[in-house]
Amino acid sequence: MYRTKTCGELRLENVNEIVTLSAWVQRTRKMGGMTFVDLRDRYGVTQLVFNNETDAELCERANHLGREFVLQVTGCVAERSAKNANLPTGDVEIIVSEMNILNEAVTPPFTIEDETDGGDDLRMKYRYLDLRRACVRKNLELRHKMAFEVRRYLDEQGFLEVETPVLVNSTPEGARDFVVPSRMNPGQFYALPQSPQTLKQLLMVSGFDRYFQIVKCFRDEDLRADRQPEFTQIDCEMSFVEQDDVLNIFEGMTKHLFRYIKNLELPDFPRMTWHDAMKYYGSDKPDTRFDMRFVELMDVLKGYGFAVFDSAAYIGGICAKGAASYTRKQLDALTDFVKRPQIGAKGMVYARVEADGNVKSSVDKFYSQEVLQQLKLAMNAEEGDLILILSGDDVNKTRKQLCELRLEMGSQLGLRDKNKFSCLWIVDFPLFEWSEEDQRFYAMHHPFTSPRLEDVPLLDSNPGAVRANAYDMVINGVEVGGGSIRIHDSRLQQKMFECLGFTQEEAERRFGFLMNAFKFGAPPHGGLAYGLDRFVSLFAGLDSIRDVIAFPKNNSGRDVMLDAPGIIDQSQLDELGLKIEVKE
RNA sequence: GGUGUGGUAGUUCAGCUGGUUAGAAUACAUGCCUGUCACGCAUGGGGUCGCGGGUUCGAGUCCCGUCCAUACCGCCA
Repeated sequence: MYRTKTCGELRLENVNEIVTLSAWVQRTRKMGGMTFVDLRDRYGVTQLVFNNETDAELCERANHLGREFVLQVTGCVAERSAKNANLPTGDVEIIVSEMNILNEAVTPPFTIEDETDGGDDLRMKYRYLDLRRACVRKNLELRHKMAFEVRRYLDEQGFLEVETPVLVNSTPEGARDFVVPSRMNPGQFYALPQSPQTLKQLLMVSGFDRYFQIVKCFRDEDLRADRQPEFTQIDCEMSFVEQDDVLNIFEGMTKHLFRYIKNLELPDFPRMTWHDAMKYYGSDKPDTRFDMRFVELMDVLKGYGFAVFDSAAYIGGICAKGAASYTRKQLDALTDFVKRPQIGAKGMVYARVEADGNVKSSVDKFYSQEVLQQLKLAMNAEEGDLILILSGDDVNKTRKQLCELRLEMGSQLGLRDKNKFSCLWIVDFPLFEWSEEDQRFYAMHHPFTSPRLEDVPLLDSNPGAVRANAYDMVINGVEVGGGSIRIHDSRLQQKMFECLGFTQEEAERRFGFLMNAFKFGAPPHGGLAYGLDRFVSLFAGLDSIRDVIAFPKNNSGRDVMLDAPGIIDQSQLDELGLKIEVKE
């Protein structure tokens, strides 16, 4: 038997037991006649002791153990004379009587410690070593627990987990597909699913009623810290439901996770319309851990001769509580922040509310104290507050810039505590989004999203104003999930495709299978999908989803450990009937 | 596709306005040390300064190109 105990479980009550452990050498400490070895597995660390006086030969062997050697040791559990309160097993140690080196190890390229000396690149190349570190392992343990609780909750609610295929068809619109050539059908390609969207809708037609799946999805787009080419969704669909039914079930699931994983009882989630989210936060995923809502200032500040504001299509401000003490240097830095090309504001106007109630602004020469007092009133600002104002000729753009500024101020003022959670639903998304580039409408969510019934007449007259039965769950400014009530009527679906500029033939070719299925008695249905990776990283308090994925890809979509993607043999290409032509 | 930041010892980094033999910490090896747990002390090995070109008497340092990494913008229904 390789082991009778793990490295995390021995305590004072085990003293005098003879145990066998098998695990890795974390570190050795030679004290001359005595040697200590920290033995590590995924359960913890246990100290081994070797004494030169008791067994000189064994102690000598222990002196030559390297980091990450795999050992099997047998010995007696003893109470330590010098205990270590930082370790759960710190009261005991093992006086080793037998040691078997199961495997030697070369020195790892970085130290296997929570505070490792390795950079990200190196850690990813040797991810299997990185995963030995407790702080990384913890993230995967959390992920397991969350996925487990999701399954438990959904099972309790009568959901059935059904697997859908990974080799499917390419879909127009949406993200780029990853494609897979078919050997048996030369010249043809499968695509990996961006989501099992249409398949889960077909399961509703089949009468499965409540479906879920924890499933890999694939999108061939450029990556970010919170975006991987393959990622995991908690994908759900329900029949005979209205929007409120879906929101209630999944608000319940989120509360369940917070209750059983974080031991937190959450209040009911507020619901905010997309329109309000854009108006007050400049984002469809507002971070509501702090307020600092936008206040529109067109009426207050326009028409006093300050050309920038007088010509603006939008003037908006935020009020940073207690930040009037910001120095000129800090304000200049903020101005530089919003002027960075990624944000692209032309400048920033600020106003401090001083201790005597007077307002001192960077544009005092244009505005009387009387007007500035109106500004203070409009912003609901008090003594000691700082008002920051942006303007521009494009309402949406300026709001987006103000959103970045708001988040930055939230961070600077310590209002974005990772241990605090603020959840809400964003509802009433627009059905369509206009693309200037292509001069056409695109589905904001996806083409199967149902318009709100009262807005259906607008489909012809004013598509941009049609609201969708679509919703997102947002936590701390992260979109963790989203979904919609779907169209279940093949004629309405046909209409939708028309609005999106599909010809009848195109719609038939791409989605004929779905519209055909709808003719056979499709139930009203809807659902949503969560991004599991984002959800876990949110719970772990991490900004990057890479840390909660066992083997993630890097910024350019490479797996640096496997060195994938790679080239394939000519024989494989021949079999597939493919010829590679490298573009200049 | 674009912008910013970075690339120097196994690793993390310092290296100023260009100037002798490129440093520190850590890791590694050896020795000393009987209660350490980030042990301590001593000694030692370890470098094509990402790559290519240019400026210069002289380049880790300046310029151009390129590759890689990373954050963001575009993109991601």
